[in-house]
Amino acid sequence: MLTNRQLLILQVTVDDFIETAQPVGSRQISKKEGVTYSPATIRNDMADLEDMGFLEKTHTSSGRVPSEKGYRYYVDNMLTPQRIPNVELQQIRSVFEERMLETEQVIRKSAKILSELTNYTSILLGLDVRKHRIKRFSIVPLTDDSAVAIIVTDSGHVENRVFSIPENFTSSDIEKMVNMLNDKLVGVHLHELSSKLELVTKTILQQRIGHLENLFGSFNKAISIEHGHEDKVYYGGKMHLLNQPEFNDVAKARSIMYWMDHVNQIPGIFPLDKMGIQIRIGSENNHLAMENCSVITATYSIGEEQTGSIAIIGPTRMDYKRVVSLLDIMSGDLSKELSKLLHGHYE
Amino acid sequence: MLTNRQLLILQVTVDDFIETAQPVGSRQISKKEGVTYSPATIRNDMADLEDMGFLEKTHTSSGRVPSEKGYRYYVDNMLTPQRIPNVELQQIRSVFEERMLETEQVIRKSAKILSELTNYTSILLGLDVRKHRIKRFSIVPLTDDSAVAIIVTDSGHVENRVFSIPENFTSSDIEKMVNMLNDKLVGVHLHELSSKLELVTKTILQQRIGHLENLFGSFNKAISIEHGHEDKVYYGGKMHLLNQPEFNDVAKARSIMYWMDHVNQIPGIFPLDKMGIQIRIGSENNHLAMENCSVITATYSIGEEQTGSIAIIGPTRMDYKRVVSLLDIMSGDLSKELSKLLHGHYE
DNA sequence: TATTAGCACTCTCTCTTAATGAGTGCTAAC
DNA sequence: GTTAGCACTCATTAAGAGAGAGTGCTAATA
Repeated sequence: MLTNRQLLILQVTVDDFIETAQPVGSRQISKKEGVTYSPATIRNDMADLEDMGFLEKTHTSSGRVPSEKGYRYYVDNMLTPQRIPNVELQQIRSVFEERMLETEQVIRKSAKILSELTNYTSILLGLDVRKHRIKRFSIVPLTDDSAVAIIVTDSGHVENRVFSIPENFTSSDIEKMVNMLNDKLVGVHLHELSSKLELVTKTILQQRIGHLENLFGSFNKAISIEHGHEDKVYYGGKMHLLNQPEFNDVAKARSIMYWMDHVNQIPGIFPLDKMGIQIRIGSENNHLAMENCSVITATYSIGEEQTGSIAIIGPTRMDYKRVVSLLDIMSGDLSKELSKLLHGHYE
Repeated sequence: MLTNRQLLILQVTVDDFIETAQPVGSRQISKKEGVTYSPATIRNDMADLEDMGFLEKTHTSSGRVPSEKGYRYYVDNMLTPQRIPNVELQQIRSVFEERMLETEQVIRKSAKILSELTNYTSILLGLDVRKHRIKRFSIVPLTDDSAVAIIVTDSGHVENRVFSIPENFTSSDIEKMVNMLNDKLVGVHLHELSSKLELVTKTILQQRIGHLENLFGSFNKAISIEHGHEDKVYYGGKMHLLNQPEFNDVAKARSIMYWMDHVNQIPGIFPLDKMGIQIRIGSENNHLAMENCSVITATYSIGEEQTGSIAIIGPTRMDYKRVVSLLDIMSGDLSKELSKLLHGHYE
């Protein structure tokens, strides 16, 4: 168990290191406001904190630096939410002020402002399109043997794919198909589309219109290709990370950039199932490149099904207080605004 | 005028520096295959080449490094096209082998393979959507006061925008509008859409259906927003540049990354008007961040109007021979493949 | 008993110095 | 015209010295 003084010293050490990026010495702490102990006393406590694994030394006679365990303790127990100045609240609200009509725009702009306010890198995961419901099908022929299929969802999102038309199909066949699609499949989730489509195809076989089978097959092939289906990822301030002193090494910078570019392919980065704010410190990210990084994620949601995710990536030495507060505000606002956008009212 | 020996020495110097990234000394050159002169002789010629501005020294007693003028001369006069090994040709061709139906896919994959083959960064500028012709309009209502407008072009590209529906318009009004749009505006170029639309709106006023004016206005506002209209840019191997020894400095790396992210907003980077291969060396790029970079661009085209652009960004010390050959092959193949895709046949 | 002052010790950082070696420029010989 | 020889320059590396920041331990103090 930590004494009060040890708690104070741990907190001051972490705060100071977050601010200066330099190892913190006992003398430096003793001069802080609110600290009344002499350097020697502080040294004793710091040695204890080191024994307990909360602090580390970079070398024998250096000041202390928080360990991962130290950050973890700090984050779990000492994170008093920070008041965000009005000017900045204003900035966030301004994202939603001008009336934008498309979710993509809103998300993109949110990513930008978040990275600007934090000076770290922001990653926003768009709403999972697969959970949107189909509103309308439409097919536009392009050449003799190809056409573009268009699927509009209830969120206003538009998916489109070119597919090839087998020989001997006329435009009236295609019209028939579109009608059937709109008849049978409006309202289903995008991710169910492929399986439901097969059901429909089976029904076709049982009816007179069995010759449409090929057409449906080609269509199904086109929409099953995953290429556009993966979740959309929006970045803000990718370069901000390079400003941090811990990434002055090009090799490190490169591996982090690489990690970021593939973040949506790594499972478990965005915990969409857990609501609220999650903090992952250093090695908790389970990736070598992220050793010196922390990731803070928050979720936003519309209704009960649709959830998206916001993340901020910074050095482990990042300003947790501030980032958590900002993410909290942002995710709330985003939920509200998108609900309004998609359902025409606040939920 | 340069003597033959000077030409030889310049060429060997540039080639060697491209390969090793180290200043080239006279002794090193004398040991090269095809060089029969002693280091002293070579030193004399190198001094002359330096006087003429083709070579530079990094310090008094260092070997020589090509100057921008040296690279320029090399590129203009000594660039014998390199034979690309069959294995690599095969790799390029493989992009087009599996039958892909969408231009975006083809371009994306081309960018990837190009960066892999060169180990530099590739940038592909997609076809200018604004030159595509409109094939079909369609409007899908979302909520009471919003709808998504969809425009399909002859290339299979789909543009979509959400727009708000003023009060008191019924779905039959919208149907009327769609019919009129399809009636009057199919076949026009996307970039003419806005101006032609105004003409149509004027005609409306002169007819009974004047009450549709507001609806057209709202629609026009939505499609005039430029946000999706800017040319699409596809990157390949963004991180490759960081592997080059000249960018070991994080500050340099950052400014180049920044430049790349904004490259489509800088006019004149992609000379779409000039066909063929263009090489811009160092300061010829007119940007401080690109001092140490060269950009090689090639154009590809479909028919006579539609042109896109391919670029490779590398250090000034890049392997010009190889890159030029690769770009030449790639741009040709891309033109062929996309023509087939969009017009159903080779041009 | 908890806190603090004092002091020796450790380790990094920076600056200096010296040695090494790659490469040049010049001059004289071939 | 070409080359060998040699003095000279400058980057790079290693080693050493001094300064400074910070620690750990012990003994004194409240």
